[in-house]
Amino acid sequence: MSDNNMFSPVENREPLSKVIALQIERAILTKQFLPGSKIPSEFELCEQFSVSRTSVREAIQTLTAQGLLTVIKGKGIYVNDISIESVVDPLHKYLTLKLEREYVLDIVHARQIIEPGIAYYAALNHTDEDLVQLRNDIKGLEDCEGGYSELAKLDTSFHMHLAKASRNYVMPLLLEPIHRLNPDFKSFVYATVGEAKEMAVIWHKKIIDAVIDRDAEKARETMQEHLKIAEKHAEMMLAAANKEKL
Amino acid sequence: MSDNNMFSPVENREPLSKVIALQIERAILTKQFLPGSKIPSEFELCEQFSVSRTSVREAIQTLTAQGLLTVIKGKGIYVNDISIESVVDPLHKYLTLKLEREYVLDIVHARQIIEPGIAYYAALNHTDEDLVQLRNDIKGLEDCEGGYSELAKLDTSFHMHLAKASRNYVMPLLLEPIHRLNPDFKSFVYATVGEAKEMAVIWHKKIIDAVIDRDAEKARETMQEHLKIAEKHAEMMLAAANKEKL
DNA sequence: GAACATATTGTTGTCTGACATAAAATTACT
DNA sequence: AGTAATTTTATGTCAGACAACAATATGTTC
Repeated sequence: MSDNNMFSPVENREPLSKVIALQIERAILTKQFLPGSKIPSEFELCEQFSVSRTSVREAIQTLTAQGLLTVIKGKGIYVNDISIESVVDPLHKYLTLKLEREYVLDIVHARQIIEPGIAYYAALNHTDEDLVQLRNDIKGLEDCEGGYSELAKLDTSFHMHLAKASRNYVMPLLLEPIHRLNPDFKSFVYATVGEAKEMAVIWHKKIIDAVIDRDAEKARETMQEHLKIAEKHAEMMLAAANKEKL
Repeated sequence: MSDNNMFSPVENREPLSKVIALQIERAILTKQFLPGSKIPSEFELCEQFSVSRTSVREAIQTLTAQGLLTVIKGKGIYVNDISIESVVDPLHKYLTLKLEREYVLDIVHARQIIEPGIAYYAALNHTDEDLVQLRNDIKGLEDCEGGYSELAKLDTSFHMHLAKASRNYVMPLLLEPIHRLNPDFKSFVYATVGEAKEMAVIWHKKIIDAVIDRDAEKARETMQEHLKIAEKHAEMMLAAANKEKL
């Protein structure tokens, strides 16, 4: 590849829009543009970068897709306070695209691997505020008069709050896509398994008791048993669904 | 909201580019467009959607930013085989922006939550083939003459294979972003902590022994201890890195 | 002077047409 | 047949225009 030319070939220039997107991203990541604030309008950016509006707009489009910006028609372009959506969404997309066959049981099994550990550390690291939220979730589940999807949502909420209580900043990001992978699946469980709600309340209470006692081992074991039952419920649901098909 | 108008007001229309992007995304997620394949050119998409090239291009831009498409000038638009990068990138961005401090320790803590569970189920569900791979990884680490990054890679390989051995199809997908998040971090550990390699070999062996015995509890506990040490090493590495800065 | 309706301005969304540039396909020439 | 030149196809960028929305300024009425 080495040659004796005096001049090296002009580097394969990146598209302008990419270059611009990168510069704006830098400005955001280095906090020259603060979350919530408005950044210069498209026209001003055109002038600053000396490019056409097309290129600026495509750059903005890119950053919007990455969750860094929000564009409001007629108002302007604003820097987002980066949300967990920007992480959860890609992971969710990744999982749906990567998982081929029926994955209902895989999800339960994944939870069996992850969530006992979460319960363990939630018992050790939780705050009073966490307890308030967890108690709220249980009470909501207990009092819930709504439909099955409502029940499913409250159930999920408990597990997500527990992940938050573990005081690990990465776990909620991993757990949410997993719970989000089945918007309907849990509802079906509640619909087909009569005892599901009562069991959920009972076990969630057992878990929170262990957490309150800061008994990490017990919290883990309880969660493990809880998810063993969840697995059984999932199997019952699948069996019922199959029977219905025939 | 009910009114007696004959016509309901035109719904607050989403930007065309968003609508188009969503439709193409659907087509990809439902595998009407397969990874690696070429999708219709901008002009053809214009016709199919009956919109201008501008709108199509902005939609493409969005999907490219999300990692679903790759555009090659003069050739066309191709569907990506969605890569782990599209997950790691947002995760990395989120953590750097959200957590003020180093997130190295958060990663280790997340592993402490996840990986003991993986070891537990790997002990129960592994096959002979898994054992071959795991032994290979350990041997590779032991014999490794290469640099620190080589060591780090072999170390990671062991943990990924263990996740695979758990026979859960979701776990490797979740674990990979975490391990991928620090291509350099582990290398630094090996570089700054002298005993790191020997310790890794010793503990990996302990873990695989428990796995071979199908002693799930022991496998979990061993992994827990292993990651406690990993945490210590990470702290040492951070301390060394800070000292160097001063 | 205050309240409301109207006009103006600034901003993003979309369209059209044009040319530049890269890659692939075709044609022409040896 | 093999290679070089040309044409075609496709993306990248530009410019100008108008529509749609939001905020501001202006004017009118009481």
